[in-house]
Amino acid sequence: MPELPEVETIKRGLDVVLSKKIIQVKVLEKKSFIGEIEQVLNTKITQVRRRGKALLIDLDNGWTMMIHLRMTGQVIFRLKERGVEGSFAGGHPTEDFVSKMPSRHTRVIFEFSDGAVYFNDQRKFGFVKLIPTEKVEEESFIKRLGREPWEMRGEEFYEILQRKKGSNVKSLILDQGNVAGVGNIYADEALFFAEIDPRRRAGSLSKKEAERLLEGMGKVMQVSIELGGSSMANYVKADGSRGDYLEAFAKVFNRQGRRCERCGGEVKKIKVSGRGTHYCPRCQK
DNA sequence: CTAGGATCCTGTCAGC
DNA sequence: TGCTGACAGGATCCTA
Repeated sequence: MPELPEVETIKRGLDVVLSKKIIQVKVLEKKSFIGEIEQVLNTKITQVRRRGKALLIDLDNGWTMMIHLRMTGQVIFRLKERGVEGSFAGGHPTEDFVSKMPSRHTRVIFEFSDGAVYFNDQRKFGFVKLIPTEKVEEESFIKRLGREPWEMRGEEFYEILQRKKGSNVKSLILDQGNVAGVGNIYADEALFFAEIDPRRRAGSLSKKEAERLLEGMGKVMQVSIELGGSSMANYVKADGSRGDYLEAFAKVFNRQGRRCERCGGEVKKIKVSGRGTHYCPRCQK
Protein backbone atom coordinates (compact mmCIF):
# COMPACT_ATOMS: atom_id res chain seq x y z
CA MET A 1 0.00 0.00 0.00
CA PRO A 2 3.04 2.15 0.00
CA GLU A 3 2.80 5.01 -2.45
CA LEU A 4 5.31 7.59 -3.63
CA PRO A 5 5.74 9.38 -0.26
CA GLU A 6 6.46 6.10 1.53
CA VAL A 7 9.06 5.13 -1.05
CA GLU A 8 10.64 8.59 -0.89
CA THR A 9 10.83 8.29 2.90
CA ILE A 10 12.61 4.94 2.53
CA LYS A 11 14.96 6.40 -0.04
CA ARG A 12 15.96 9.13 2.41
CA GLY A 13 16.22 6.69 5.29
CA LEU A 14 18.54 4.46 3.30
CA ASP A 15 21.21 7.16 3.34
CA VAL A 16 22.58 5.19 6.26
CA VAL A 17 23.58 2.27 4.02
CA LEU A 18 25.47 4.32 1.42
CA SER A 19 28.96 2.87 0.85
CA LYS A 20 28.21 -0.12 3.06
CA LYS A 21 29.33 -3.51 1.75
CA ILE A 22 26.77 -6.30 1.41
CA ILE A 23 28.55 -9.32 2.87
CA GLN A 24 25.64 -11.78 2.92
CA VAL A 25 22.32 -12.18 1.08
CA LYS A 26 19.59 -14.52 2.30
CA VAL A 27 16.64 -15.23 0.03
CA LEU A 28 13.88 -16.71 2.16
CA GLU A 29 11.21 -16.52 -0.56
CA LYS A 30 12.33 -17.27 -4.07
CA LYS A 31 9.68 -15.29 -5.91
CA SER A 32 10.60 -12.12 -4.00
CA PHE A 33 14.12 -12.00 -5.49
CA ILE A 34 14.52 -11.85 -9.27
CA GLY A 35 18.19 -12.23 -10.13
CA GLU A 36 21.32 -13.91 -8.86
CA ILE A 37 22.75 -13.49 -5.38
CA GLU A 38 26.22 -13.14 -6.96
CA GLN A 39 25.08 -9.88 -8.60
CA VAL A 40 24.77 -8.33 -5.13
CA LEU A 41 27.26 -10.17 -2.94
CA ASN A 42 30.37 -8.22 -1.90
CA THR A 43 29.22 -5.02 -3.59
CA LYS A 44 28.92 -1.57 -2.06
CA ILE A 45 25.83 0.63 -2.35
CA THR A 46 26.73 3.75 -4.29
CA GLN A 47 23.38 5.49 -4.61
CA VAL A 48 19.71 5.17 -3.72
CA ARG A 49 17.18 6.62 -6.17
CA ARG A 50 13.43 6.58 -6.72
CA ARG A 51 11.26 6.53 -9.84
CA GLY A 52 7.56 6.74 -9.01
CA LYS A 53 6.95 3.97 -6.48
CA ALA A 54 10.11 2.09 -7.49
CA LEU A 55 13.21 2.21 -5.32
CA LEU A 56 16.53 1.90 -7.15
CA ILE A 57 19.65 0.88 -5.28
CA ASP A 58 22.81 1.21 -7.39
CA LEU A 59 25.71 -1.11 -6.64
CA ASP A 60 29.38 -0.55 -7.45
CA ASN A 61 29.53 -3.50 -9.86
CA GLY A 62 27.21 -2.14 -12.56
CA TRP A 63 24.02 -3.73 -11.22
CA THR A 64 20.98 -1.97 -9.73
CA MET A 65 18.48 -3.46 -7.32
CA MET A 66 14.97 -2.33 -8.12
CA ILE A 67 12.58 -2.76 -5.21
CA HIS A 68 8.84 -2.49 -5.68
CA LEU A 69 6.79 -2.76 -2.48
CA ARG A 70 3.39 -3.22 -4.14
CA MET A 71 0.69 -3.68 -1.46
CA THR A 72 2.50 -4.84 1.65
CA GLY A 73 6.23 -4.35 1.16
CA GLN A 74 8.49 -2.90 3.83
CA VAL A 75 12.15 -1.98 4.01
CA ILE A 76 13.64 -2.22 7.47
CA PHE A 77 17.18 -1.36 8.49
CA ARG A 78 18.57 -2.59 11.78
CA LEU A 79 21.92 -1.87 13.33
CA LYS A 80 23.46 -4.92 14.95
CA GLU A 81 23.48 -4.88 18.76
CA ARG A 82 21.07 -1.98 18.89
CA GLY A 83 17.79 -3.62 17.88
CA VAL A 84 14.99 -1.18 17.22
CA GLU A 85 17.10 1.69 18.56
CA GLY A 86 19.01 3.36 15.76
CA SER A 87 16.91 1.60 13.17
CA PHE A 88 14.71 2.67 10.34
CA ALA A 89 11.55 1.26 8.77
CA GLY A 90 9.21 2.32 5.99
CA GLY A 91 6.47 0.95 3.77
CA HIS A 92 3.32 -0.89 4.75
CA PRO A 93 2.75 0.12 8.38
CA THR A 94 2.57 -2.93 10.65
CA GLU A 95 3.97 -4.14 13.93
CA ASP A 96 6.94 -5.50 11.97
CA PHE A 97 8.29 -1.94 11.97
CA VAL A 98 9.28 -2.46 15.59
CA SER A 99 9.34 -6.23 16.09
CA LYS A 100 12.18 -8.72 16.00
CA MET A 101 13.83 -9.26 12.62
CA PRO A 102 13.61 -11.44 10.66
CA SER A 103 9.86 -11.91 11.05
CA ARG A 104 7.56 -14.38 9.29
CA HIS A 105 7.11 -11.76 6.57
CA THR A 106 10.80 -11.35 5.84
CA ARG A 107 11.56 -12.43 2.25
CA VAL A 108 15.11 -11.19 1.62
CA ILE A 109 17.92 -10.12 3.97
CA PHE A 110 20.96 -8.03 3.01
CA GLU A 111 23.64 -8.13 5.67
CA PHE A 112 26.41 -5.63 6.37
CA SER A 113 29.19 -5.97 8.92
CA ASP A 114 27.28 -3.77 11.36
CA GLY A 115 23.63 -4.38 10.47
CA ALA A 116 21.11 -5.53 7.88
CA VAL A 117 18.32 -4.46 5.56
CA TYR A 118 15.19 -6.65 5.62
CA PHE A 119 12.79 -6.76 2.69
CA ASN A 120 9.45 -7.80 4.20
CA ASP A 121 6.29 -8.47 2.24
CA GLN A 122 3.24 -10.14 3.71
CA ARG A 123 1.40 -10.77 0.45
CA LYS A 124 4.44 -11.43 -1.77
CA PHE A 125 3.29 -9.08 -4.53
CA GLY A 126 6.43 -6.98 -4.20
CA PHE A 127 9.92 -7.92 -5.35
CA VAL A 128 13.60 -7.14 -5.52
CA LYS A 129 14.86 -7.31 -9.10
CA LEU A 130 18.40 -7.02 -10.43
CA ILE A 131 18.90 -4.90 -13.54
CA PRO A 132 22.11 -3.69 -15.20
CA THR A 133 22.38 -0.03 -14.13
CA GLU A 134 22.57 1.23 -17.73
CA LYS A 135 19.37 -0.67 -18.58
CA VAL A 136 17.18 0.67 -15.75
CA GLU A 137 15.32 2.99 -18.12
CA GLU A 138 14.44 0.03 -20.33
CA GLU A 139 12.87 -1.99 -17.53
CA SER A 140 9.17 -2.46 -18.35
CA PHE A 141 7.67 -0.71 -15.30
CA ILE A 142 10.16 2.18 -15.41
CA LYS A 143 9.82 2.52 -19.16
CA ARG A 144 6.10 3.19 -19.16
CA LEU A 145 6.10 5.49 -16.10
CA GLY A 146 4.54 8.90 -16.60
CA ARG A 147 5.84 12.05 -14.93
CA GLU A 148 5.45 12.81 -11.26
CA PRO A 149 2.80 15.50 -10.65
CA TRP A 150 5.28 18.28 -9.90
CA GLU A 151 7.16 17.53 -13.15
CA MET A 152 4.05 18.00 -15.24
CA ARG A 153 2.44 21.09 -16.74
CA GLY A 154 -1.30 21.58 -16.36
CA GLU A 155 -1.70 21.46 -20.14
CA GLU A 156 0.10 18.17 -20.38
CA PHE A 157 -2.17 16.62 -17.76
CA TYR A 158 -5.22 18.03 -19.51
CA GLU A 159 -4.07 16.39 -22.75
CA ILE A 160 -3.81 13.03 -21.01
CA LEU A 161 -7.35 13.48 -19.67
CA GLN A 162 -8.53 14.22 -23.20
CA ARG A 163 -6.65 11.29 -24.71
CA LYS A 164 -8.19 8.87 -22.20
CA LYS A 165 -11.49 10.65 -21.98
CA GLY A 166 -13.56 7.49 -21.52
CA SER A 167 -12.01 6.27 -18.30
CA ASN A 168 -13.04 7.54 -14.93
CA VAL A 169 -10.71 10.13 -13.49
CA LYS A 170 -9.69 8.07 -10.48
CA SER A 171 -8.47 5.06 -12.51
CA LEU A 172 -6.65 7.45 -14.79
CA ILE A 173 -4.54 8.96 -12.02
CA LEU A 174 -3.89 5.51 -10.54
CA ASP A 175 -2.37 4.34 -13.81
CA GLN A 176 1.38 4.83 -13.38
CA GLY A 177 1.74 5.33 -17.10
CA ASN A 178 -0.25 8.57 -16.81
CA VAL A 179 1.02 10.01 -13.52
CA ALA A 180 3.79 8.43 -11.48
CA GLY A 181 3.46 7.77 -7.78
CA VAL A 182 -0.25 8.17 -7.01
CA GLY A 183 -1.92 5.27 -5.20
CA ASN A 184 -5.33 4.72 -3.66
CA ILE A 185 -4.92 7.06 -0.68
CA TYR A 186 -3.44 10.01 -2.50
CA ALA A 187 -5.86 9.57 -5.41
CA ASP A 188 -8.81 9.97 -3.03
CA GLU A 189 -7.13 12.83 -1.17
CA ALA A 190 -6.21 14.69 -4.37
CA LEU A 191 -9.75 14.34 -5.75
CA PHE A 192 -11.07 15.70 -2.48
CA PHE A 193 -8.65 18.62 -2.68
CA ALA A 194 -9.83 19.38 -6.22
CA GLU A 195 -13.51 18.85 -5.31
CA ILE A 196 -13.98 16.33 -8.11
CA ASP A 197 -16.18 13.22 -8.03
CA PRO A 198 -13.89 10.20 -8.57
CA ARG A 199 -16.37 8.64 -11.04
CA ARG A 200 -16.26 11.55 -13.47
CA ARG A 201 -15.22 10.71 -17.04
CA ALA A 202 -11.71 12.06 -17.61
CA GLY A 203 -12.89 13.91 -20.69
CA SER A 204 -15.46 15.88 -18.69
CA LEU A 205 -12.89 17.82 -16.64
CA SER A 206 -12.33 21.45 -17.55
CA LYS A 207 -8.81 22.83 -17.88
CA LYS A 208 -9.32 24.55 -14.55
CA GLU A 209 -10.31 21.27 -12.87
CA ALA A 210 -7.38 19.47 -14.46
CA GLU A 211 -5.02 22.06 -13.02
CA ARG A 212 -6.56 21.79 -9.57
CA LEU A 213 -6.31 18.02 -9.61
CA LEU A 214 -2.68 18.13 -10.69
CA GLU A 215 -2.00 20.63 -7.92
CA GLY A 216 -3.82 18.36 -5.46
CA MET A 217 -1.78 15.28 -6.36
CA GLY A 218 1.43 17.23 -5.90
CA LYS A 219 0.32 18.85 -2.66
CA VAL A 220 -0.99 15.80 -0.84
CA MET A 221 2.10 13.79 -1.66
CA GLN A 222 4.45 16.65 -0.79
CA VAL A 223 2.79 17.11 2.59
CA SER A 224 2.99 13.39 3.22
CA ILE A 225 6.71 13.32 2.38
CA GLU A 226 7.26 16.14 4.88
CA LEU A 227 5.45 14.09 7.52
CA GLY A 228 7.59 11.05 6.73
CA GLY A 229 4.88 9.04 4.96
CA SER A 230 3.77 6.02 6.90
CA SER A 231 7.07 5.05 8.48
CA MET A 232 8.39 3.91 11.81
CA ALA A 233 8.95 7.55 12.73
CA ASN A 234 5.22 8.17 13.02
CA TYR A 235 4.10 4.63 13.81
CA VAL A 236 5.01 4.64 17.47
CA LYS A 237 3.76 7.65 19.36
CA ALA A 238 5.52 9.31 22.27
CA ASP A 239 3.35 7.49 24.80
CA GLY A 240 4.12 4.11 23.22
CA SER A 241 0.74 3.72 21.55
CA ARG A 242 0.52 2.81 17.88
CA GLY A 243 -0.54 5.82 15.98
CA ASP A 244 -2.37 5.70 12.72
CA TYR A 245 -0.63 8.13 10.45
CA LEU A 246 -3.76 8.43 8.34
CA GLU A 247 -5.76 9.72 11.30
CA ALA A 248 -3.77 12.93 11.20
CA PHE A 249 -3.26 13.13 7.49
CA ALA A 250 -6.34 11.95 5.60
CA LYS A 251 -9.41 14.10 4.89
CA VAL A 252 -11.45 11.32 3.28
CA PHE A 253 -9.45 8.07 3.15
CA ASN A 254 -10.87 5.64 5.71
CA ARG A 255 -13.14 8.39 7.04
CA GLN A 256 -16.44 7.01 5.72
CA GLY A 257 -19.33 7.88 8.01
CA ARG A 258 -17.49 10.86 9.43
CA ARG A 259 -18.06 14.51 8.74
CA CYS A 260 -16.36 16.28 5.85
CA GLU A 261 -13.99 18.90 7.24
CA ARG A 262 -14.78 21.26 4.40
CA CYS A 263 -18.57 21.23 4.09
CA GLY A 264 -19.88 19.16 6.99
CA GLY A 265 -21.38 16.53 4.67
CA GLU A 266 -20.92 12.82 5.28
CA VAL A 267 -17.89 11.07 3.79
CA LYS A 268 -18.94 8.01 1.78
CA LYS A 269 -17.18 4.87 0.63
CA ILE A 270 -17.95 3.39 -2.78
CA LYS A 271 -16.22 1.20 -5.36
CA VAL A 272 -14.63 2.70 -8.44
CA SER A 273 -13.07 0.24 -10.90
CA GLY A 274 -12.80 -2.30 -8.12
CA ARG A 275 -10.97 -0.01 -5.68
CA GLY A 276 -12.40 1.22 -2.39
CA THR A 277 -13.02 4.93 -2.88
CA HIS A 278 -13.68 7.60 -0.27
CA TYR A 279 -15.22 10.95 -1.10
CA CYS A 280 -17.62 13.64 0.00
CA PRO A 281 -20.71 13.60 -2.26
CA ARG A 282 -21.63 17.08 -1.10
CA CYS A 283 -18.52 18.94 -2.17
CA GLN A 284 -17.01 16.69 -4.83
CA LYS A 285 -18.93 17.21 -8.03
C1' DC B 1 -6.27 1.29 -29.03
C1' DT B 2 -9.49 1.45 -24.56
C1' DA B 3 -11.92 -0.12 -20.26
C1' DG B 4 -13.04 -3.43 -16.87
C1' DG B 5 -12.39 -7.60 -14.40
C1' DA B 6 -9.56 -11.48 -12.68
C1' DT B 7 -5.40 -12.53 -10.68
C1' DC B 8 -1.13 -13.05 -7.76
C1' DC B 9 -0.84 -13.95 -1.93
C1' DT B 10 -1.56 -13.64 3.20
C1' DG B 11 -4.01 -11.84 6.96
C1' DT B 12 -7.82 -9.65 9.42
C1' DC B 13 -12.33 -8.61 10.47
C1' DA B 14 -17.50 -8.78 10.37
C1' DG B 15 -21.31 -11.72 10.40
C1' DC B 16 -23.46 -16.03 11.17
C1' DT C 1 -15.63 -21.19 18.69
C1' DG C 2 -15.21 -21.99 13.97
C1' DC C 3 -16.39 -20.99 9.26
C1' DT C 4 -17.08 -17.90 5.22
C1' DG C 5 -16.75 -14.07 2.44
C1' DA C 6 -15.15 -9.46 1.76
C1' DC C 7 -11.55 -6.62 1.68
C1' DA C 8 -6.69 -4.77 1.73
C1' DG C 9 -2.35 2.17 0.37
C1' DG C 10 -0.55 -2.46 -6.63
C1' DA C 11 0.17 -3.66 -11.18
C1' DT C 12 -0.32 -6.92 -14.91
C1' DC C 13 -2.61 -9.91 -17.87
C1' DC C 14 -6.68 -11.27 -20.28
C1' DT C 15 -11.01 -10.38 -22.45
C1' DA C 16 -14.46 -7.82 -24.98
